[in-house]
Amino acid sequence: MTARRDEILAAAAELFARHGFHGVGIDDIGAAVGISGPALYRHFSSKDALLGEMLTSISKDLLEGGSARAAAAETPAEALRELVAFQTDFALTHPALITVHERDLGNLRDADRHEVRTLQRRYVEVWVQTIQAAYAGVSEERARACAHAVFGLINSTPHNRYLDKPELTRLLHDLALGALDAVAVA
Amino acid sequence: MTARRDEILAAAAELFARHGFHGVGIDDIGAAVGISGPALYRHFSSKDALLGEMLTSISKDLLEGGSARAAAAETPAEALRELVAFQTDFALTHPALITVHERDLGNLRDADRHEVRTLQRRYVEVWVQTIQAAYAGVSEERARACAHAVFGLINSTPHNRYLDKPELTRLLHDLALGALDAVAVA
DNA sequence: TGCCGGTGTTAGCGGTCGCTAACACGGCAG
DNA sequence: CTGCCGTGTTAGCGACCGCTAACACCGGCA
Repeated sequence: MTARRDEILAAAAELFARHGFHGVGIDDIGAAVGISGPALYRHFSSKDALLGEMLTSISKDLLEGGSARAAAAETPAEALRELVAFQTDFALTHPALITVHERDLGNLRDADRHEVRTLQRRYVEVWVQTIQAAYAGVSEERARACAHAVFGLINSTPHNRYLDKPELTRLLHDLALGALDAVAVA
Repeated sequence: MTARRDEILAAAAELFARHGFHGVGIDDIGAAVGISGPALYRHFSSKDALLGEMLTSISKDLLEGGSARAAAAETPAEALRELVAFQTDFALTHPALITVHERDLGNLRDADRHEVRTLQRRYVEVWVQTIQAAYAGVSEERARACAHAVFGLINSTPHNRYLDKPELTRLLHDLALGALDAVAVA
């Protein structure tokens, strides 16, 4: 049953986001889905493998979704708006995954970390190329730094619970595009 | 000797930033400063106390520094630029502390966490009031959301190692102020 | 000189953690 | 009906971790 796996992954993401990978025990994860401790090993080969699957799957989703949205746009400016909208929507929909994604990357096994890093790099590359296409004359390094800064801005969502979802979506959208516009001018 | 304490705090910050609080052992921290394991207890009463001191001290530094810089400015717009510059400089100077600050807050003892949260709230309040003074008509909730988003933008520094320090400082400055300007217009 | 406080060492305790072993039980196929 | 596979249980092992105990060394001071 794949539903159980997904349920476990979701529960584990919440716990990892709150206490960190090493701060959560096998028994905690089991209890969160109503089973107890070692039953998890019927679905995942190890705790490390669970984290690995969580992070590779979210990295794939980001890369695929971002690539698709950017490719479907008709102008570079529109592509950039689409990327911002996509990242914002993703961060608002999966705040726990976003948190774990940037926090516990260092706790992955070497093979998993390498794969996640590669996927991340490719996702950033989509942003870099879109930024350079939208704003002529921006160096690759600058575009990359801008991309990381905008990720930070949008991924602040988990700490941002003062506005409701549509308002926050709109606000992050405006902030992100405003930041990028300001740099293009300079 | 207080120099040893500071040395330990700095080494522990680097380790916590890389592996998370629970991913670092007492022996690891000791080894990083050339002593071994339990000698730490000559300087700190517990591992929890070490983290507590680390996070309360950084929270105090942020609050005091930010308040001073904002108060010394002559106009709200200048105060906001000062806050952005201060946060940028802090994040670039102490990337490990920034990382631990937002990642391991949940691993503090209740009393420490309460104190850190209070200091953080007051620091955010400085930003909120400055934003509202600089841009008339922005609601408190919106200003707070903007502040958190700008923190995320600036604190992306640890993932941002493609530009040298002065360039990155300038870039983050422009991005942050551009983001805020865009929201004021809307 | 002799003591003493500050700082370091190693040995080891109690608890926790990831994981395995051994077993139980229900649903479905032959 | 029987046997098996998927999924759950509890008991417990071995390793690790935070921390304490007991002891050692050194520098300054009566």
